Amino acid sequence: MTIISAEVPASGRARRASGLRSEATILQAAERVFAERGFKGASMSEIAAAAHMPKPNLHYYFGTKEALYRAVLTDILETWLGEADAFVPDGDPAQALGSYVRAKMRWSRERPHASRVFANEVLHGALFIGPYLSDDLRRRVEQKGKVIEGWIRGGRMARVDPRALFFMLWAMTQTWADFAVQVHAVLGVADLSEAAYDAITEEVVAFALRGCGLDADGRPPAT
Amino acid sequence: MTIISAEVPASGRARRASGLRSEATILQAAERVFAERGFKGASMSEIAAAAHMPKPNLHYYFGTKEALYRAVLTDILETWLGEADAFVPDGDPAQALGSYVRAKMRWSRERPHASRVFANEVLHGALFIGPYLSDDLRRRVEQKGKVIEGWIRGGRMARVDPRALFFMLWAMTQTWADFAVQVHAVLGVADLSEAAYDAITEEVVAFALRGCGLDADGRPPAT
DNA sequence: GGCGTGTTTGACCGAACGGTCAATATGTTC
DNA sequence: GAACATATTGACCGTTCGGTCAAACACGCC
Repeated sequence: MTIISAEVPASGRARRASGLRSEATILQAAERVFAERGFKGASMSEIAAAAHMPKPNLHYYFGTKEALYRAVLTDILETWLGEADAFVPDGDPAQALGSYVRAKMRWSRERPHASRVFANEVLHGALFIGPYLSDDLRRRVEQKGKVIEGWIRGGRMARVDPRALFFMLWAMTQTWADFAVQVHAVLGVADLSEAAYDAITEEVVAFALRGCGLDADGRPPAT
Repeated sequence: MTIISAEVPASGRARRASGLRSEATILQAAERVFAERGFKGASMSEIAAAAHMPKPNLHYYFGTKEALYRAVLTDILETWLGEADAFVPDGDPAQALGSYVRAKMRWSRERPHASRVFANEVLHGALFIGPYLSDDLRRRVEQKGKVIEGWIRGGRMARVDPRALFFMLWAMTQTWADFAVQVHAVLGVADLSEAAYDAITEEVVAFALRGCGLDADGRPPAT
């Protein structure tokens, strides 16, 4: 994650416990507000209010609004990659793809704000994380894509373009966080219970596995 | 679409040709700028510049920024619904789902700005189109969902929750417009050629059909 | 060719926002 | 407990932005 430069203030400073706590509080509040309003739509005052502290504190810890936004993005990308590594090449395809999809679904459930900030950033041109996308993420996709191509050559799953597959999996899993409002509106509910979300997760897993030409039990395709 | 109230100026006015032209130009420019910057991020000055006219013109035709935004959304929703009706219940499931997915993919290709404005709106809480989502869209999904349930009961496709299916199909098709920057970055290209996009379209169609337990030729599932 | 309505334009206003500063409070270290 | 660095705060500043206004322009009809 070295691509995203911006970091917390001077690293060599003797931080105090309250300072670290304040910083974490600000980051959390900022993630929520950026998710709800977008970068431009979010105001430093609103973030400050959400963090229960006066505005200059934010500038004290992060300097500028842009730096704060970068810090939020860095934080998000780190966990995003963590989940991304749920994709383990050993075992059969159904196993690997299934747990990958489940990990992504869990991430959408547990960090919906993070997902929305990320979506908003990409939607508006990825001005800040562009380099990361075309370097780090690209390498990872290429790498995992090779594994999938191996499975396809071995007749262990249907012929699917690996890159296209990843885009579809990301879309199918992140939509539950990013477009939650639409989901709730169409389903006519105010929120999704844990049980309902788990059921949806299994729907997505089953759909994705079938899409790859695999049953839930991981039987290879007829083709 | 009566839910979205805002409309062009006084209806009873004797419009002139140049006026209608200006209005259309503004709408088009606004769609692009709103897509790139979001609602808050877009400034009336930038839209005016994009439309090659001074700022007061926008207020003359649409009153406020919010009204202009509503007009853009209304325009988008109309075409979105048009494509949505590509889902025809006659014929076999593979035929219906296939052309639905193709229509959605075509929409993402031809009106990427519209897709992004829509995505941004939902992402940030659907403050303007919320009522539309829970009324009009909800009814449509329920309706088409019944058709799908019929197919499932008839053993003509795999058991998939119809609502979940629609969310996944929307996600899988709109991601190519909304996250185009990510797609380009990961693929390492500046743009997708028509041919490349057509190939992706077929990947998505095949994946979706298999996900529903259908081959490309529409053979019903073994289950 | 003049008159009225639709249209275009530059100059201007108040509010909101990002950011700064100087002053104060709080810990930590010796 | 004195001295110093960290942390917190209220008041303030310049800029940007949405919106307005009054004046000018252009088209169509008699």
